[in-house]
Amino acid sequence: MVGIEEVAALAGVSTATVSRALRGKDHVSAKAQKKVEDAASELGYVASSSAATLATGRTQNIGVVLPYIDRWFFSVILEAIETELIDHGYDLTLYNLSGGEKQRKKIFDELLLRKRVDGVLAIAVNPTEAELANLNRMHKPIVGIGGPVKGARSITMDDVAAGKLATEHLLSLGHTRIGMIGGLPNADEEFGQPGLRYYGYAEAMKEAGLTINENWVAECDFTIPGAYVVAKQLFTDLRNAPSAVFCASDEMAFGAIMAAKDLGLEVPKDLSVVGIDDHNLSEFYGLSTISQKPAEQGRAAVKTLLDILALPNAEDHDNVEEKKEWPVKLVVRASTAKFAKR
Amino acid sequence: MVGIEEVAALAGVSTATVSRALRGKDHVSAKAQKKVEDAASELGYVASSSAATLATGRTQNIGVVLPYIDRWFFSVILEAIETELIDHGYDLTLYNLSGGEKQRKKIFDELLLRKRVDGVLAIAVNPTEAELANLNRMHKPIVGIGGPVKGARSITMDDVAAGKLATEHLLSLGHTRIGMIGGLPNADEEFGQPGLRYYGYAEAMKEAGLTINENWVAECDFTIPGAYVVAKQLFTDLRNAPSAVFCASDEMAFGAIMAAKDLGLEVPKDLSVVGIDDHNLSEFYGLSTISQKPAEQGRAAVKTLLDILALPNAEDHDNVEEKKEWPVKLVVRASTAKFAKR
DNA sequence: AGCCTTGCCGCAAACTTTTGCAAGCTACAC
DNA sequence: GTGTAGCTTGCAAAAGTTTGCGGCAAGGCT
Repeated sequence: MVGIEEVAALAGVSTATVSRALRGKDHVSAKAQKKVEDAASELGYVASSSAATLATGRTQNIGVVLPYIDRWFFSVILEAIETELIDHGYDLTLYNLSGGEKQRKKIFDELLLRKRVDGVLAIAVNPTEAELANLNRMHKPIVGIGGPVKGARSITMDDVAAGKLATEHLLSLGHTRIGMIGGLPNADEEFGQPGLRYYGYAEAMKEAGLTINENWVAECDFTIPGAYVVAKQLFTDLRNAPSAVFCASDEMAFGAIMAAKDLGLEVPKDLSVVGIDDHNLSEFYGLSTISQKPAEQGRAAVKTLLDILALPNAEDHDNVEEKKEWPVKLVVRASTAKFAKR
Repeated sequence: MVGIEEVAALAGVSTATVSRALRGKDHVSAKAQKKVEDAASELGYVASSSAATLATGRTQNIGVVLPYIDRWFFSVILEAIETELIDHGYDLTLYNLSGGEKQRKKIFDELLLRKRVDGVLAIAVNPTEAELANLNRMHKPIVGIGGPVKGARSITMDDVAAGKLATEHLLSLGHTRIGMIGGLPNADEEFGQPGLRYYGYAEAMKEAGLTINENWVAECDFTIPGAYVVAKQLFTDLRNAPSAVFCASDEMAFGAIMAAKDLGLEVPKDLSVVGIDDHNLSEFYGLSTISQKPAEQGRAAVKTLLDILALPNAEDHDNVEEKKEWPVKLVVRASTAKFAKR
């Protein structure tokens, strides 16, 4: 196995010069530079990252923690983060929390601390105080996305505002009989936060002077089939059905649209539907929605984390609470229309 | 930062004993074991994986290379692999090939070789001979999934057989006017292989003594919207439309079903649809399909790779071609029915 | 009692790179 | 010609763990 010494020998310089030349950090004469590069490529030399880590204390590697991979929001964000990190010369080590409490403990107490990562990106994961204290002790910064992280920096959209914006869109179209699917106060625990989108919905309704009909609010698991079932129930009794429905995610909105179709209802003539996400299929479904651009959120989070890591002294890496609100935007498509009496 | 020496000092033993005690590999007296464990937990000690790697030459880390994350097959397989690896004490470093040739070169020529991974899992990625030679030189085994890898071990379903099985299902129901969407010989280059599923379709048709109507075969990009557009065209002229269609992926089948519905066709009365994958929404859509269980494939690949790594001498890690065929199974649901004259 | 076996433990080398410090060299100015 | 500034380079220490080898103690056997 070829090491830095072989390269140095072949190039006729010291290992110190090889190290400097290959990383282009320090000044090396053009002649030495070339000799080293030639020798390295001739031998097919690649530096050992573990030795480099040992010497520098930096891994050039970021740990990403998330609860699911097989869901739109998560896979989109993960893909964006990966590309951004590679561009900046970092690797990405993946930690999936789907394995339950035991696995979570192992990840936070051992893996993330094993000096294998320089920092952590937490997607829709809320570390406990103890977990955060551990990270702080090791001066490992953490940045959250997809939900605020208590006691650390995070980039996340304002879920209440998003819910409110979606509902206000329906209100502005003249709807008053507005239902909601998903995101009840304790329905989206998966995000480690209460049903913030529901609060936005409730707030908008209240400000419009409307009361919420409990029968038009349905808990749901954020999946298409789940929403389909719930929606079908909601629309079966047509006279008592809402004229518009706000779904806490686009996938649930797809389910609702399919349910409506199967019941013979036309969207948006008979029913307006609005979601949250701007899923990549939303355009296809013609869904009006609140766009949250997870890929951009992911890239912004990477940038934030890398900026922290670029600070000279480790103490500055310590986690401080700082919440960056991600802007949300209403995207109007074909699934919402003015209220018309049936 | 607390290292192994501090632990040794507090426990009153040598660093060698600490190392042995904490990894439970060698025999350590019960008394020493306890002293070390107590000291370690009191100091909150976690070993530096880079130092361990340097000393042992093993990283306890696997590199996973894939072209997409945001697609059903890939995200499901990735999630399964991650969980399986963690269970076996391995970390997972992710390399996404979406960044083009330049990034691919960087990944194969540098990152995978930087002694940061013990082995590689390639999902629907076919390394070039040079890339493979590099890995061999470093004695890094690679196992492929989702498409055979030339010159290395791989676990993959037989795409030709799957296409044939799906088509034969339609034939057995009495259909003769059978179309196909997606997977033409050069359509799924993304998988680094020609349109094997098409060949299966063609083979089944030929064996049944039927000729393929070119107008009923449509290229498609494996997405729902793509298939929707293509399918709508296919079914518009009802008299000349096929009575059944084989889609090379379930997502395309979903698109085809939606298109049919929007044209007023009933599935399966007016049109039978069969896919490949057994996507997690297939049950919801009632889609008949060929099941390929990517999660299980992923776990099997991990097992294969770890078995190789467990071999004592590095030469045995070298890549040898060995293709394990993954069994496929027909799952009949509600989207296919006996042919009935319109 | 002496010897041998067995089990446990410590010493120190090894793994490979980075980097502070000091020395060497070149070129230029006086 | 000599001094100096400034760039380039090499030496050697340092990073933190694992592990082969040898030593040592305890206990069993003759």
